[in-house]
Order: sequence, then C-alpha cells, then structure tokens
Amino acid sequence: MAAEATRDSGGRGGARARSGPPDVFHAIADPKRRRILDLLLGGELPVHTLVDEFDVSFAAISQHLRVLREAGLVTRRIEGREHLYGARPEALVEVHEWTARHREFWQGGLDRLGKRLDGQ
Amino acid sequence: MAAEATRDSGGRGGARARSGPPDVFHAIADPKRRRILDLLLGGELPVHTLVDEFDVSFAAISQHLRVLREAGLVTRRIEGREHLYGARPEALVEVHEWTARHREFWQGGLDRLGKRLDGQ
DNA sequence: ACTATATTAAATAAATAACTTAAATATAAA
DNA sequence: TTTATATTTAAGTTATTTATTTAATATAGT
Repeated sequence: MAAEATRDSGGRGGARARSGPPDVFHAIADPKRRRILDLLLGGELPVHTLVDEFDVSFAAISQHLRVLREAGLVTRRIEGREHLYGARPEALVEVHEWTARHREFWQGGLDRLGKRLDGQ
Repeated sequence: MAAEATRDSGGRGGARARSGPPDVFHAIADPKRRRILDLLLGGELPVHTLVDEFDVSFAAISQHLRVLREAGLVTRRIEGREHLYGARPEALVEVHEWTARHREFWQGGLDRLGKRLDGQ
C-alpha cells in the first residue's frame, strides 16, 4: 500500500490550520517572543517598554503579545492607558514535560541510543 | 520619539529570514516532528515506518526529517537502501535550559510573580 | 472639549511552512 | 540489465506568519 496521501479533501498543500487550541510550542518558536517572556520574568511591563527592546514597530510587538496571550503564556492587566503584561510560566509545563521525557535518554539511560556515547 | 520602526530598508512586511543557524525551537514547534522524535526514542527507524504513522506523503515526512536533521535532533545512518533515523535528544538541551529557567518562577519562588498564587 | 499618549485592529505585502506530484538517485532483487 | 523498493530533491500550490501602515479606541492631561 503506497503511503502516498489519499486524503479526499481535494485541496493540496498549505500549512496546517492553526485555529482553536492554544499552541505553546508554536508560541515559543519565535525568538522575539521568547525574549519577551524573558523580559517579563522580571515583572510586569507595559508594551512600550517591550517595544524599545526590539527594532520593530509597536504593532508588531502587540501582535506577538496576542500570540503569547492566546497560548496562555502571558497575562494582561489594563491600568490606565497602559496595558501591563506579565509572565505566566506555568503554561510552559507542556513543553517542560515533553523535553523531560526526552531528557531521560541523554542523561542516564544512554543504552537505548546505541553507541553514541561521545558528546556532540 | 515614536517607536515606530525607522529601518531604512524601505520595504515593508515580510517574515524574518530563516537561514543559517539550526533552530531547535522551530523544529519542535510542529506536532508531527515532535511525534517523529517520540517514535525515534524507541530506537532507530527507517523512513517508511514513520510514513505509516502519518497520513501524509513520503516526501512530506522526508522534508520533516530534513528539518530535524539540520537542527541536530536526529541522526541518519544509511544501510542498504534504507535510511535509518535515530533520536539525538542532546540537541534539546537548549530548550530544556530555557524552560528550566522559566520553571523556577512557577515552582518555588512565586513571590516575584505577584499575587497569582492560585493555580490556572 | 481638545490634544497627546498607549495600544489594539484592519488592510496589505512578502517570506516561510507544509503539503502535493513528479522526477532523480541509489540499492536490492529477478 | 531490467525492475521494484526506498528516499531525496525539485517544482508548484496554498495558508500562515511576520511585519508595515493607517485607522480606531480609550485614557490622561491641558
């Protein structure tokens, strides 16, 4: 049985639809977003402070913050005309658990990995 | 000083260029690629075995494997006409270290996070 | 009320990502 | 050598992503 896709959905190609469940892995895939999270570990910050850190437009950061918020990685608290964002690292549990499972294979039980005992 | 970007590159829009350094975070952002890594934890596997697990074409899996290989997340060993791929979880150190740093903020020192002591 | 500040939202553009099919490469089997 | 198997690579398609502008919204200050 040729494994060539036999999906009857007609349409071909296109990136998978990303709608619905918040995708934490996707959210932290972008280096700018990771740096935003790093900065927020120090405490809540208004958007304009974050913008100063990245040579991109205000709107661009705002959109990154939206992705992070939809993924549950940041909180927003509106105070006056400032929107204060804060880190919500609990949302990284999913990532942490996944990497932890893989981590077992390079710290300790290297047997199942074959003879790759030398680093790098 | 309006923080609106003042880059002289004229052109507007466009995603950042992704070329050069192997991006582990990007590689594991895709659920299919994560599942491939999960499967490879059990030991080396030929491509056709992986293809059977995902309702997509052979070529699609091959391309995912290329991304994983460029990120250093898998090894390839050609044996006869089969290409055997194996997990290389050491490459996840970068991810593990990043999440570990953030993890400190939801396990233990919650003080700096404000008064968000309740779960969720 | 009027104006400046802070941030989001909508419209648009270009690069990227995830597929597909078809063609290219390499080894095993007849 | 001819044919089938196993994978990669190339080319084409479409949706998503990232970012820019411009417009809309809301609060603060005068």
